[in-house]
Amino acid sequence: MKADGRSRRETSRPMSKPEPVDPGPVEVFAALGDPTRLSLLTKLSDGQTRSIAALSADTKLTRQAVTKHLHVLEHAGLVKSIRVGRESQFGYRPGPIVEARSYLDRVSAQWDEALARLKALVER
Amino acid sequence: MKADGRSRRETSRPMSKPEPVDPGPVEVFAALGDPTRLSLLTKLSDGQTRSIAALSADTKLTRQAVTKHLHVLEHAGLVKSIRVGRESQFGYRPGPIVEARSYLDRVSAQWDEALARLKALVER
DNA sequence: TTGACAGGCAACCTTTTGGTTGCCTTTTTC
DNA sequence: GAAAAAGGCAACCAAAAGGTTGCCTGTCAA
Repeated sequence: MKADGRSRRETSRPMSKPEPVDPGPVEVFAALGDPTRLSLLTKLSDGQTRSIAALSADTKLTRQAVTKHLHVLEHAGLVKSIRVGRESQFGYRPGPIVEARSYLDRVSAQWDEALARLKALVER
Repeated sequence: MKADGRSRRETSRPMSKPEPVDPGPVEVFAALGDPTRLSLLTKLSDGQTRSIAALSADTKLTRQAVTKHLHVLEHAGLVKSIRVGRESQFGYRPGPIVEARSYLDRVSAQWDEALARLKALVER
């Protein structure tokens, strides 16, 4: 049932921006788990904003295929798009990557602790 | 082009274990991009090794479903299994997570550099 | 030695995913 | 104002993913 995620909390804030609120790590990892999308993202992470046509240029895929991938990335909050004139410019959004990284950090940390405990136990 | 990553090195070792050689970040991210698998992995990252039955216990899924997920994780190098007696024990393998993290680090780094350059340019 | 427990294997099913083609709308540009 | 460039939308398709059931093989314990 997915738990609204915007119901409680933020009671004080003046109801300002909707702010896509990047989804959990699972969706982010899923979005990264495709070669096309990963390369699109790393390309965009250079800070430059690009049109769909530009991004489709160097893949063998159709423009529509690329479009779909971009939407997946956008849904995961990894990328944002704004329509400017006749083209929509896609740009990198750092948030989810940072979160994903810290998620992995926590996993690693748990592992390291476990190792440390084991070591301590053995050396005792 | 990806650079084998296991070609040189180990020339001296007597052709011992194939050593799964964890696959690229894409496969790792794909493996993490599923709620069941992510929770299996975080569970295992406490360093304890668990049987399939034990891991299936607290999910609503079938044992076989869990088995499949474990194999996906194993293929991605995130987990290893050894058969002990009548049960196979699954354990965490830290390598790929570390790699994945450093991949995200590089993406973040590229983004940060881009930002810095932009800032420098503007403030000039 | 006979259950019961743990797991492998395979067939099968449904939904999702990744991709395509075709066509229509909106901006540019000449 | 008409052609071209950029995209959106929708239908459609094949393959992969996620899951289930059924059955067979080892292994442990009584």
